[in-house]
Parts: sequence; structure tokens; C-alpha cells
Amino acid sequence: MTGARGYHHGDLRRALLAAAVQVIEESGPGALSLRDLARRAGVSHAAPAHHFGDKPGLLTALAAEGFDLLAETMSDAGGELHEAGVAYVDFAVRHRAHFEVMFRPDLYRADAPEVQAARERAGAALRSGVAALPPERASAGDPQGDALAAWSIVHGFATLWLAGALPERVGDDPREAARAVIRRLFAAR
Amino acid sequence: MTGARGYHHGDLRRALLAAAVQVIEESGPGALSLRDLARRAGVSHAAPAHHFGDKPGLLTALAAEGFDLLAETMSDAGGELHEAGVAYVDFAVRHRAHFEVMFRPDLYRADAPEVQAARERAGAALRSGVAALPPERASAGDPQGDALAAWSIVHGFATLWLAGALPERVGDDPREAARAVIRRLFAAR
DNA sequence: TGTACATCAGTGAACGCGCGTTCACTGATGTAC
DNA sequence: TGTACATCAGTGAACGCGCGTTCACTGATGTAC
Repeated sequence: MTGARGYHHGDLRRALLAAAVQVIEESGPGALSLRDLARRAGVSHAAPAHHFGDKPGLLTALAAEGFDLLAETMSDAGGELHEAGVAYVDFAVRHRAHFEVMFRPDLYRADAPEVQAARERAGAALRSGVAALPPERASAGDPQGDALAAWSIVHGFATLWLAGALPERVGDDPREAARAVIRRLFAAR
Repeated sequence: MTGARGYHHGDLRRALLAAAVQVIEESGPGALSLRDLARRAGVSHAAPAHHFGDKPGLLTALAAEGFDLLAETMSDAGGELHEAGVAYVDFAVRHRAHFEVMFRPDLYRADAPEVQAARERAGAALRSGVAALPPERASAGDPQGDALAAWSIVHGFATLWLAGALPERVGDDPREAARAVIRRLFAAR
């Protein structure tokens, strides 16, 4: 089943998504073309349409996969908000292609049910981290404000990191640098 | 000089930049083509090359203009960090096209001197806001950490706002919502 | 005030390219009997 | 165990399109004398 050869590819869908990730990491989502992906997967140029219809279709699949992966990564962080935040940044850096697509809703069909569901799972992971904050670190009665602040700070850090906008001084370990920034937001008061 | 007609456009450079802003706001930077901009400016398709050479050249000019405008906006906020942060978000929302390009360095020549200089001015505005923080709101001895946290949180908030990723509950006034988030970061402790 | 000339902004025809889309097709696989 | 048939993944030729780039050009403007 996996790795099959010949007329039928075996797992063209996965191969196309993997090729898309590679292209996006190299040159951004703007450089994506279905013909190019087909070429990279060693398949005729019309084959991708069989699986995804069109480019937004493919990116919708990529975004859904991304939100799923993000939700999983954050949940695995142990229910602690600081760690979930570090996991968020780590996800963005390690899955930069997914991350870039996920937050550019003009590129895909953000209202697709599989995207909505996966996005909701990621949101739940964030909220559960906020709920686990010890009282002296939370804003009394404003968990939504805490969630928005936490999301903003990790999202901003990740985005700036990926854009190469941060000064060298920040270092080359995104997890460590992110941890310091998050700690700053949730210092006890 | 301005508004001239006939063979010579008068201010084609400005007209092309304005058209680019419009296209980016409508469809993102990926949709940009020099031929389309020429069409919108009512000029032959080869004219843009006279002013910008190529697409990255045009976007370099746009990015430089953006960083300049951002530096100006933040400086005008009165030297107070909270207000500079609000101004940052406000800039992103009001000049969304500039903002989107500025932080996608693969689209333009980020090492162009006019970009570097304008970016440095914006950075200075941020640092001066941090320097003006009252001691009970700052991290003793870590102004760079404060600056990074502040930048991350406003950048993240702005980005999420522009991506339409925030829940409705946040409201429709980005300045007000941003202020609450920034206050959360710099609460006295 | 007039003339000659240099400079420069914008023109328009031509080119080659990669793209998405369509469509009749063919090869492989699975299933019914 | 064998045959017939349905289904589905992938093919390959063809199309029209918008793009960037090149290049000899022309119209407008400014300046020297």
C-alpha cells in the first residue's frame, strides 16, 4: 500500500502535501503551482486535481492538518500554559509551511468543516492552559483576556521569528527565547 | 506637477504605489503584477519598469514607506509605551498592505538601505517607549526583554486581527482591544 | 525671445513561458458470480 | 479457479491566458546660448 510503484502512485495525496510543504518552505505559498507539485511527485500535471480539485483545496487540507498538529502539540505540553505557549512557537518553527498557510485564510477555504473542527481543538488546548493558571498569575475574572494576551504574544513572537525580524541578540533557540517572553507576561503580581 | 495629464503621467511612481496598496488590500501581495498596476494607473504595461525595475523593487519602496510611516506613528504617540503599542496595532489595521509586505522579507529586498534606515527608526521608537516605562512596570535590568515582549504582543495581536482569526467577542475596535492586551503585559507588580 | 539639443518618461509590438482547465483515454484494482 | 465487469487513479494532448522582459520608438520637458 505505501510505497507502491507503477501506474497507481500509492499515496499521491500525501506526496502532494509533502511536496507543497517543501515548496512553501523554500519559496512561500505564492510560489505554489499544482503543475509543479505534480512534477515533484513524479506524476502527470493533471493528477493533483483528482485529489484536491484546485490549489485552495490543497491548502485547505494543509491548514486542517496544521491545526490538528498544533492542537496535538499543545495538548501534549501537559496542560500548563507556559509549556503550551512554548509548544505553539515550536510548532510554528518546525512546521513553518503549515503555520504560514493556517493564518492566511485568503489562501484556502477557512470555513471547511475539517478546518473549523481542528481549529476548535487548538483553541480548546489554549483555554485549558489558561484555566490551569495559578490565581496569582491570572487576571481575576478575565480568562478570555488572558487567553487573548497569551495567544497574541506567542503568535507575535513566532511570526517575527519566522520573518527573520528579530535581532541576533535573541539567540538561535526559539523555545528558550519564547519561554522568557511568556514568563514576562505571566509573572506573579 | 501633480495631476498632470497627457504623455507624461505626472506622478506615476506614487500612482503605482497607491494601486499596489489597493491590490494588496483586495487580494494580497501574491495577486500583484506590474502589468495590472500599469493598467490601473492608465499607463502602458512597460512603464512600471521605468520606476521600480521589477516587482521586488516596487515592494521594497512600499516596505520602506511602511517602516517610515510606522516609526512616525509610534513617535507621535507621545513616548509612552502603551500608546506606542496601540499606535502599532492601529498602523497595521489602517495600512494593512504596507504591514503585510513589511514582514514578508521574501517579497522585497530587505537589505536595501532605505528599508534598513526606516526599520531602525521604528525600532528606536519602540526602545524609547520601553525606556520611559515607570520602574514598577518594567523588568529591572532587562529593557531588551521588555521590548521583545511588547513587540511580540502587539505584533501578534495585529496579525491575528488582520487574519480574522480572533473571536467576535473581541469586538470591532482594534485600538481598544489592543490597549487591554498591552495593559495585561505591563501591569504593575 | 527664439532656436537647438539633450534628457527622460512612457509606448507598443513581439517573444517565450508556465499556468489552470478540459477531456477522451488507459491501466490497475477490486468484486460478483 | 476463472471470467466479466465496474470503479477509480492517473495520462497526455490541447486550449487560451496573463505574465515578465526586451527594444526601437516617440512625445514632452528642461536647459544652454
